[in-house]
Amino acid sequence: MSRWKPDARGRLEKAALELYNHQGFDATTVAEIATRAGLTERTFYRHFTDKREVLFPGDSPLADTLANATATAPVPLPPLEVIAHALTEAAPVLEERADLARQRQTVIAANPELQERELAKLAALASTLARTLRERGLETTTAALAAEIGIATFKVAFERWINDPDRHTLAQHIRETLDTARHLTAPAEHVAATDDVSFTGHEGVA
Amino acid sequence: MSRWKPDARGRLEKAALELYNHQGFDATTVAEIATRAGLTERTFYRHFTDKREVLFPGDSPLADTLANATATAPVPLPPLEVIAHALTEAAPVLEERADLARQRQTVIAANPELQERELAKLAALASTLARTLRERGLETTTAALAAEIGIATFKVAFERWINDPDRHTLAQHIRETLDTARHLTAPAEHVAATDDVSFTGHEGVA
DNA sequence: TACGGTGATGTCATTAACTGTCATCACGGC
DNA sequence: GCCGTGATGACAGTTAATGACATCACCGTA
Repeated sequence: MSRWKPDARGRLEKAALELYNHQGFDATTVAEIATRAGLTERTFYRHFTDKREVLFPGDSPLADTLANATATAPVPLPPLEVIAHALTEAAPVLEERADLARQRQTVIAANPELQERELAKLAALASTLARTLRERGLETTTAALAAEIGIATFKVAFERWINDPDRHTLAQHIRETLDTARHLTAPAEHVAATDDVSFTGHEGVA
Repeated sequence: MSRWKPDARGRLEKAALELYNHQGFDATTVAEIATRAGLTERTFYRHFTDKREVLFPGDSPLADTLANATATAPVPLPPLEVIAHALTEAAPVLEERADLARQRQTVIAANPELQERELAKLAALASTLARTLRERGLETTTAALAAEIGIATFKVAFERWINDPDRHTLAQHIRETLDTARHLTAPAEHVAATDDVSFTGHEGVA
């Protein structure tokens, strides 16, 4: 038999998620996680730089899919539509692991430190997206802005999805949020006509 | 004479910024900061929850200005224009403290933990903005997205400003970045004509 | 078959970020 | 002149994070 039980990293991730869920992030100790995974605290730190990092898979299929879809979108497409394409392709990746996603999100929502880390991850994603857009020929500022708006759209859509009592698809929420984004950034001429009607945006899950 | 030297908090902020600048964030100890400010480590933690928080003033004139300007913008205005109005009003607040801002940004740029905290602060700002927009009558998703887009615009404009060798105004960069945002959805026609030319967005400091 | 290198893990020690608790003592009101 | 209050100091304790060294199954190779 082999010297060590396999998939130490996976065991640590599992143990951490469970403990964070049961006792909260603050109340659980790295040593605890390690012990539950049959390992040592020191070994935990060989797999994750952080007590937080254990919730954020280094191998992120979401990031890969997004980057790929962005790179391969048809070229003569306005930036926001490239983003739309990428987000739409990426949605199923999360749908597959819906309950894991919800569980993670519950833990994260309960702790500011974890929220910070999540924001950092999303920012890194935006950064990657921006680079890809530049490689597609977009000017720096345009690329950065489009990427940020893409991530913003994702954030909003994701949150709607997680809290949606009707359990609509993430893809569905992304479509709708993108639509809102399209109208927000649309040239102002459209609105000049509406004088007494305040702008209320676009509503509802179709 | 009074028992304690005045403005303990201010002294701590100053000492911290100096030390973070000279030796880096990681290499400076809270005890060091406190000593340089003529205080105790324990007292540092009575003024700031964190070693990082000392760089992020609780009393943020930027946040106040943004929220105010958002609340008081003329009502029949499309969301993005409300944001434009708010950002434009807020710009001078930072211009006044340009070198402090640059100094802070240098420190933050050198440390991931500080970048995380900054993202958290911006996210909080977005959250406030969104609430204000909702109070103006915007639907939840529209408000959230508009707020995120506003903050994204600010981030991009701010970064351009900090790194601008020509030292143009922050307000100027905000105007241009907003313009880029307005054109992100550029209808396909714009691009359809250009067949071999990739979409390059909008350029340059006018 | 023996042997040496490798990689994942364990053990131990250390630093410093944070927190709880109690003591101090000028200041201001009464 | 006494008393509560608030900002600070003193001290002890927890634990996150890191560096240094030891262990030892496994694997290729002579």
